[in-house]
Amino acid sequence: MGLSARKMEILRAVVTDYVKTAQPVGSRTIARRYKMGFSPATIRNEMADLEEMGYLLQPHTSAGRIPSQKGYRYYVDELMQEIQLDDDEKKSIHGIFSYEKIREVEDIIRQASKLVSSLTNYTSLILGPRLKKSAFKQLQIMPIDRQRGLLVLVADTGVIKNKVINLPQALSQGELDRIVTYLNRRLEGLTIDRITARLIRELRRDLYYHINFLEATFTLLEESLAEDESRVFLGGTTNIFNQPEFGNIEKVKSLLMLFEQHSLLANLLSRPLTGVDGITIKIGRENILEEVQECSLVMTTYCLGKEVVGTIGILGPTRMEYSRVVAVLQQVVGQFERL
Amino acid sequence: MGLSARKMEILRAVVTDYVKTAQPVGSRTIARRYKMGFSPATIRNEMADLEEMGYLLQPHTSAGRIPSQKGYRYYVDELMQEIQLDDDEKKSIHGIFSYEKIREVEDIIRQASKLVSSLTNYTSLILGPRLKKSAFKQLQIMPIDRQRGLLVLVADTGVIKNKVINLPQALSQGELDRIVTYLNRRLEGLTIDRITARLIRELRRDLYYHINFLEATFTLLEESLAEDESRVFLGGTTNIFNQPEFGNIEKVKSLLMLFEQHSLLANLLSRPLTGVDGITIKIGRENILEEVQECSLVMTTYCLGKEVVGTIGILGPTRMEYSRVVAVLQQVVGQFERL
DNA sequence: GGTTAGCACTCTAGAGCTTAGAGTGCTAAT
DNA sequence: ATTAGCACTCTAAGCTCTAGAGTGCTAACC
Repeated sequence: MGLSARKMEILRAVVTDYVKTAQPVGSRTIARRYKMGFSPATIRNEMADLEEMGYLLQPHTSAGRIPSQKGYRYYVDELMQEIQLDDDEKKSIHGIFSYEKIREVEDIIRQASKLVSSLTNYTSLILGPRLKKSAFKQLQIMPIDRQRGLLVLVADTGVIKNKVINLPQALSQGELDRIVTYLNRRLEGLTIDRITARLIRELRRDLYYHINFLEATFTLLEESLAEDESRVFLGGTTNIFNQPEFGNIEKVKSLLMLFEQHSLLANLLSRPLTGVDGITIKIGRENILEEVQECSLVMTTYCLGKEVVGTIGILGPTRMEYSRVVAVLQQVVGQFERL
Repeated sequence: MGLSARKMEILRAVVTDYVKTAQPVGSRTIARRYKMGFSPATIRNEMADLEEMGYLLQPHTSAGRIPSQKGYRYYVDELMQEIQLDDDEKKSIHGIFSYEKIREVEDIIRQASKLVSSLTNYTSLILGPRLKKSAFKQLQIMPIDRQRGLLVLVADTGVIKNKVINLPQALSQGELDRIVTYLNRRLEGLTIDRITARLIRELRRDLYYHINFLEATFTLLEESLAEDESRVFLGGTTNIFNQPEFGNIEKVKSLLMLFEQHSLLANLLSRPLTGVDGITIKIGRENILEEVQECSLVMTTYCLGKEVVGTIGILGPTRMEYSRVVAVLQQVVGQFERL
């Protein structure tokens, strides 16, 4: 779309100013504040053109302009300038990945979601880390008391998952050990999402004596994997309150209620991702969920080892500081890769 | 406080009606809706008395009356009638305690918090289950890989807590086993909050060779116990949106932000409890936290085994269905006791 | 003496009106 | 092509007005 250089500059100015002030931007403001060497009248003409082309909107006749969804899209694709985070911000991100503190991947993610939301003032959504995508490393069952054991699953990505399961009364420690050894041998190196079908088949053949116990265990494992799929970490859910466009209580309500439906959020985040630098930006109605059609979602995948195990996203109003959000995401994802 | 029977009836009617409608109640409404055999004029006189005595308030001259904090207090202490939950509701509560589903206490609590909030339409806050109050049963360390192990702590109340810890490279499996065995022997039967000081002393003496590793482990344990203290499960946090008194976005905001500060909530719930049937009701400004001074908190402790391990509370507007909330709480706590 | 009908009075919520101010689009001059 | 000037438009905010709900008081009633 061949926008003239001047139109591009004006569009950029409108977006920049509107993002900052949340007020419709008038020709006067642009002329004064962005010193582009033209009179307001000239800018008015250009803005009228931009409106006709669909990049700008006028809330009402005598108001200034605001970017349309198409306008934001153009801005994000063509006009946005890369920005650098300042050193403190970078440091705070690096801090949560520092070696001494690392125990569990989940802890990092929990912290990352907090940090990202506080750095951006939007809401962070992190999906994963998903076991399914990683390879099986080992499985252990630790007896807790007569009826229960703790099933621990370790993936090669370092993700650890554990769950209490019921053990059959009759099972001796020796038998348990044999089963565990057997399972470990059989499952080694498989990606977790392959295990389901395969395990059951093999179990039937080789371990039919303990089959009830194992199937129960397995059902549990499946459940816990399914849960795993929609595991979403949220940060800064109350940040929307700071956005003037969410002064309306109904809007806030619908968003906050959405935040409780993790399966919907997981779905939102698990859409296939394609985009420059691996970053996907969904603006307004580009999102399918009605609740976020006045929002934008900036997201990207993150890796543990070489495997993509999840998505990290930032949700804010369409009037969002896209460049800053992108910078934060890149910084965080970069750190994940270094793990 | 000698309120005449008639005044009591009228006060009860005002509370009942106001709880239902959220509108100030007029003399006319009471006469008509609660058929008490007096004319509005009589009721007006009584209401004027009740206002003077501090049980009722008038938002403005030509409005009806609403209960004052003192009015609610009197209602709760003297006028409230016990109600029965219907069978479906009882069943749904019993359901989450049914034997087959039980794996971990935490799961039950998570479910309970959801259920309680959906049954009452208020927000549920559950503190615990706290390890500290229960006795140590066993401890195990399961190696995960060369550097890490999973520390599992089991309490006699059935609460299980686990955490990934770093293991020193030099530690052999045999040594680890010996240490674990030793620890188990020494700690058996102690309540968990006694372990801290004692363990360190004894370790110093007997295990000085591995002391670094153990102290690290122990620090971790302490951290995780501290965390444990302010472990709060929330349910139905968006239910406030349904309350007309929270139409104001600022109020909603401050409450929701409070909900993110678990240590404050823990503090709110861990106040000493005394009250009829073990149920404590804090009305409006009886709560210390400013954010909940337009709210009431109904709470009670729950037990696992014989030990009190936590608190379960329901937070709603002062204009709350107290009798229903009390009934739900009693039902839930009763089930905990049966565990 | 307690109860009640009647009535003047009070107060709020909401509707309708008015106006200042911001910003536009058009025209004509540069 | 750009710009100054100006009439025009529209909103947000303040204002007034009014209907309606509910009161408190007085005087009559049982």
